[in-house]
Amino acid sequence: MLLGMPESDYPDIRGLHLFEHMSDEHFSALMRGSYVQTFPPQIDLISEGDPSDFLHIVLSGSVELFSSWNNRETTMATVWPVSTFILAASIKDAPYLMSARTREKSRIALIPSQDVRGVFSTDHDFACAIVTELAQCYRSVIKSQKDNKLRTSLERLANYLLRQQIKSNGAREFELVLEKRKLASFLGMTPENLSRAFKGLKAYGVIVSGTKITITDQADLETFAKPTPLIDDYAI
Amino acid sequence: MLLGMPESDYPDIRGLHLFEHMSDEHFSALMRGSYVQTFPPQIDLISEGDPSDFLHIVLSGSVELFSSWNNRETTMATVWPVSTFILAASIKDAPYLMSARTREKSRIALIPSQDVRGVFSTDHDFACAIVTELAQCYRSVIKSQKDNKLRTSLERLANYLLRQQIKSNGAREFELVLEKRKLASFLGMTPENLSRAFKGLKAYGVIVSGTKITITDQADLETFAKPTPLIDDYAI
DNA sequence: CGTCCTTTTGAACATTGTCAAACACTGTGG
DNA sequence: CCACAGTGTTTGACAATGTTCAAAAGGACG
Repeated sequence: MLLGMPESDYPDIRGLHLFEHMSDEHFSALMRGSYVQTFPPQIDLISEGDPSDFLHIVLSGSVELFSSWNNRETTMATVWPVSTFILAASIKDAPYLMSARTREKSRIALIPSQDVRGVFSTDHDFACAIVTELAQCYRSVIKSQKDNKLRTSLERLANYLLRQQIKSNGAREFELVLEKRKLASFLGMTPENLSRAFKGLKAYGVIVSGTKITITDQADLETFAKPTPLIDDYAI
Repeated sequence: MLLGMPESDYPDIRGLHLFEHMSDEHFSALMRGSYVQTFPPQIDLISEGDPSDFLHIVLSGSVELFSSWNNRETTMATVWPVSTFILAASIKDAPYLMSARTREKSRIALIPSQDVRGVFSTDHDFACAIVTELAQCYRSVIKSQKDNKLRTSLERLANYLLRQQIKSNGAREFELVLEKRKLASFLGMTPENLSRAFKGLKAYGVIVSGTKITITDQADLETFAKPTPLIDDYAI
């Protein structure tokens, strides 16, 4: 563990909306107390309930956010480069509500939460950026909540596939980025149920072969899935 | 509709964390463009998808936030005085993700979103307050998400009752504040299922009579419900 | 080619949702 | 004051959905 962020990582982090408009001085101050570490796959980075010592940034690899209760576990989200996670806990100086583990070998930047709060309280641009980021996060969870409460598992899967397809530039054929067992958990079902849901979507022109998805009848799937920007758009 | 907020409403609004620390000047500027209106019960205040013209504040009465998709509807939250709602949409200048209707006769303050964004971009204290508020909102939804994904409907109801009990000063006996059909929707089940869930909690010392709940065996219910601050605490 | 892990399949089971009807509560108007 | 309509809640029977458990099939990797 080397204190002080390597300058080579600055551009990636600086490019995030969160840090884009803050002064060089404040940015450097944040970076000074930070460090970067490479973790192997399946390493627990944080545990829910722990005090939020660091704001985390995924520089490479990917991270699973999950939660547990009463011996059950559920996947809440997956974080891809370059983005932060557990911003809300860092800001509020409150315990993490989710745990995080690496999905693969990953480079993670760690910025002391105290420094984040310090700069936040003096740098107006940074505060504004945090507002935008948090508002975005909030709206994402609300959409996810609507997805879960208003749709059946088959409908959730259908819409998930359509969203993934868009991320894959709308190609007829694309790869699942999540392990199926994790995807099941993310969508709020069991792996067995997911497997059957994939079968159920065959009727709407979805072909599954390993991690490869082919949508043979776009219109048919969309008619069934009924995607809406108010649940499925990442942008707004 | 009278433009300009009546001064008699200032203290209530000023007392919110959101507006507590901002300058008098900025607060007055916000209030100048705002107005207060009293609505009858069951009036739609906003519809999801609409542009977010106003930040809303419930001064009296109460408001239901709900969402719809494909002819289904679900209750997302209930807002009590004095609090704001749809802050994230106002800030991001993005469409509402939820609809809102009065549950009863309610006094609502409306602050033009544009003014909120204007003051937000110049008043650092206000920006900080918004960050705190949004972080709080975000964490609440995450908790709700965990509640939904990690617990069965019986467990959700049990924990909901324990939370309500705390809000009622921990009394053995307290009143439900929501109509049962809305409570069912909020907890992600049908009214019929809720009715049976109440019966199911009789085994853990819960007696239901109309809207009156009596918890006869606190320890037993808690052993079953297993509440945790990471899901059930409003504070953190 | 085995071994380990994930995924799939099948069957039994549990939970939840749907529909219809009965019941309870509230407020209205005779 | 009572009958009555209207709404919300409860109950019962049933259907649909989702879970569990066990076992087979498929893939990845040494």
